[in-house]
Amino acid sequence: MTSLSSFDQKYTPGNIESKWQKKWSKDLVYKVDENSDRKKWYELTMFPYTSGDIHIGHWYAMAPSDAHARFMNMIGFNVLHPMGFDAFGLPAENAAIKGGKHPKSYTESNMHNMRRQLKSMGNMYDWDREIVTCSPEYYKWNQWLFLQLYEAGLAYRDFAPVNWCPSCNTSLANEQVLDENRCERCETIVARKNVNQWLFRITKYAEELLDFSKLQWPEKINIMQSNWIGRSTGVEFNFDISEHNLPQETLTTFTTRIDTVFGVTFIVMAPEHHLVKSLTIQEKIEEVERYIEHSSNQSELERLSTEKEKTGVFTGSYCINSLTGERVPIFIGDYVLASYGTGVVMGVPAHDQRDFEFAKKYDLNVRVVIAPDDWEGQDFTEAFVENGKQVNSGKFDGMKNVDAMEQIANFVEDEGLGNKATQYRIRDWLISRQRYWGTPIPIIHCNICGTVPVPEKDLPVLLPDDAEFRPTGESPLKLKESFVNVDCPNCGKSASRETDTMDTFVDSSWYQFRFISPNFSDAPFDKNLLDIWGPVDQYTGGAEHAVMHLLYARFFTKALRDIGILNFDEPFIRLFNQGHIISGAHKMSKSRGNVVAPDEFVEKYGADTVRCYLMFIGPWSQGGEWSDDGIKGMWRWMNRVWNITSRDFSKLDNINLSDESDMKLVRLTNQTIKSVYEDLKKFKFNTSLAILMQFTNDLNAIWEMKNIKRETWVKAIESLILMLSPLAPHITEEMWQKLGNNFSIHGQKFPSWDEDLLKEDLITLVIQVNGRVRDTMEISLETDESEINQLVLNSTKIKKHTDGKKILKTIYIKGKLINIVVR
RNA sequence: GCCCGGGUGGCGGAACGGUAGACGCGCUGGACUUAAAAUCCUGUGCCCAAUAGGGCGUGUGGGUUCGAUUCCCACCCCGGGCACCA
Repeated sequence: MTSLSSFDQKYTPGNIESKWQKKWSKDLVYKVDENSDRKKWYELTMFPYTSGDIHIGHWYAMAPSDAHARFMNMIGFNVLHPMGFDAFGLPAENAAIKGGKHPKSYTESNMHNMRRQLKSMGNMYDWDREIVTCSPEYYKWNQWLFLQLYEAGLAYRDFAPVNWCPSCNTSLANEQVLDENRCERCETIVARKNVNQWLFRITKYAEELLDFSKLQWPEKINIMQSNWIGRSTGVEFNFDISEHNLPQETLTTFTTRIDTVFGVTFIVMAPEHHLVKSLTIQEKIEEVERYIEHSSNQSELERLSTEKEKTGVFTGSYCINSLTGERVPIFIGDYVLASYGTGVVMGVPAHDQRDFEFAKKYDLNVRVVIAPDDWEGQDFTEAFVENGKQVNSGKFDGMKNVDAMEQIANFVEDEGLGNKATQYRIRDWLISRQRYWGTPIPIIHCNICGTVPVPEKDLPVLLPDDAEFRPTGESPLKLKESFVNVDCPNCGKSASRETDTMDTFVDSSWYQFRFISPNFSDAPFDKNLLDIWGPVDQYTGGAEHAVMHLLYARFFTKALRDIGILNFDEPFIRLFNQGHIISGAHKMSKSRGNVVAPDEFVEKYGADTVRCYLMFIGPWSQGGEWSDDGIKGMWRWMNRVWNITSRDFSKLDNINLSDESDMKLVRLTNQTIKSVYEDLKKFKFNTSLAILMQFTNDLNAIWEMKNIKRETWVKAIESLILMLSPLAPHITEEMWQKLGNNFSIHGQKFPSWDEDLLKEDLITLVIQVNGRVRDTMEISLETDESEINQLVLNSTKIKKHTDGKKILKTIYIKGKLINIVVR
């Protein structure tokens, strides 16, 4: 314990922070030890897109997760907490088209700046592990993994109508189309377009993706994913169309309400259904074709109008409901989607609101088959969709519809009229992008051999550097003959290369595994190391990725497991979603002019203050509002911590020692350590900091008394610094050294506490009369209840409220409170 | 419309069913200073009161309980997600 008068100087974060950052880097303080015998902890933050700037939102995502990772390290885990860049994607290419800057150099200079900014945060990243998704070393494995999926039948090509963003000039996956059919990137309204597309068969995993039992994720995300996958169980029921002499004798519908099958009065097919033409009678052809034309030409805006009328056209044909023997008219209508279920629905107007509206418009029969409790045979004014009793349903009459549901389904199966079935809303993941700045899909199209995978030895298929970027939005790869023209690896004849590139979400579906062996050149990851580190123990990031990145990464993990290249089921065991940082009650945006630039504040107050302020604003999960005034409070506290640590501790020697005060400080230190430990573990940074602030306030008061042992004081101060070190790594490193300890504080253990030293010998007993606080009293925990009763009833403050009243009962909660009920 | 969150001082926010408002911002007053800034000390939910004290208070209305910000029911408002999915 050295004398500290020598560092009684001002806190200058600028010097301190750059000094320690250099030292940490030089001494490899954050180098991950792969041979440690400590338990592993892989904590990952969603890596940033190379937009060019680390803004306050990035800080808000990364500073707290770094603090948590550091904390896990301090409590004994061997921590992997890497960082890299999501470096492919459209903005770089758009910059190329606009400004003539190549996407590669654009991205590289952005990364250069972002790396500098990230380093200024002082995070525990091991930069030797950095991964950059646009580097050939990375995307080679994207291509390799694509080929594995292709071989396993999980990647396929299809010609189908897809979401097309006219502004981005590319197709999009369903997940990437937002509310009101807007593009996830640019919010332009997407169109439908028929294109040849590559897809990943995520639907094969629909059922398994609904199983969240191995995950500790926020319920909200699980619900969002469940909704997106959209499982519904029901029956595929066949209507007889044998009278039309077509190759198939039945028309299959999907319904979740087989209990209403006796109420079918019409059938509606999607306009795109392949049987529409053959089922349309001569006289109706013109009208039907006009309708098909109309619905395909409808603008997206029209289709979106909320109260859109249900429309359709009669095909002139009928089918037979084999359960009733009835002939039922077949319509086409655009409220039926070709892509869901069988593309055909049975119309039950009495029990489905859409069918009801359709029936009213086209004057179709409404037959009640589920009766409401008080129903007396009157007509419905809207569909009745609740539960009731079966009527007009043959031998099922009188049953509760929920019971009849199962029985009719069984009956249908027994009679060979259909089968129970499960449908999912989720579609296969469309990964083709008609753009340059992404991973080339490693496929060659040969006129003779067809679709030929690029042989593994030829990977990576490199993006040509000298592509031409035209403002027309055409893919530069299409125009690049030296890229397109290639010999077929199979027959050697001239063939053409696939020019689509992959969705950048492919890159981020497995990057978490690449971090485990970022420079491994034999495979996407070193399996031995993956066995040690995988999967990610704690993932943190925004909830906006619920049905995109997070779902894709789960799919990838399961697919790679089945292919046999990894052996667990989920990529991210625990997930924490941080909230958003806002400014002036609004989301930050350049157009609003309310963007907070972290660099500015780092320069003014230092990274430690910015980190801690962000963590102090409120619960991390809820986000919070940035305040230029608020951060001043954190700056003041940081200085108070500096000052209290910088004092000359020898002033505590040879003075009037009070054992009681000393014991109080011991207790306070122990209590503080326990509380901070528990809060940090749970990401409750705001309350951790509040407790530490309270601790420094108390320490300041204690210092004034100077009646404690020097060693007790030093223990308290060192505990303070250690507890603060994951949150504010620089100032605490400086303090640690100034206190005479060895480099580095970031190799130290989190201070421990002794349960026996937590207990207060006196507690404040709250005294209530009729549930209202009237007095308090310092008592020993050992005082027995009858004695307390005496004390309480003798209190003058209490007497005021009990005199002349009858005491009905007293409730005593040990060590806390006593409540006297009077009347 | 359906499914999640969330409504607490002037503000950000704390509170295992047990003293509501910890901690911080802002503001009062004071110290230091020629002065300002910075820093330190003091007070700070609202109303009445000089103080003591009393009353009222966690979106609204009910309920359970000795006791409710916390649990239950109904409703209102805000944020997010989904929305012709048969």
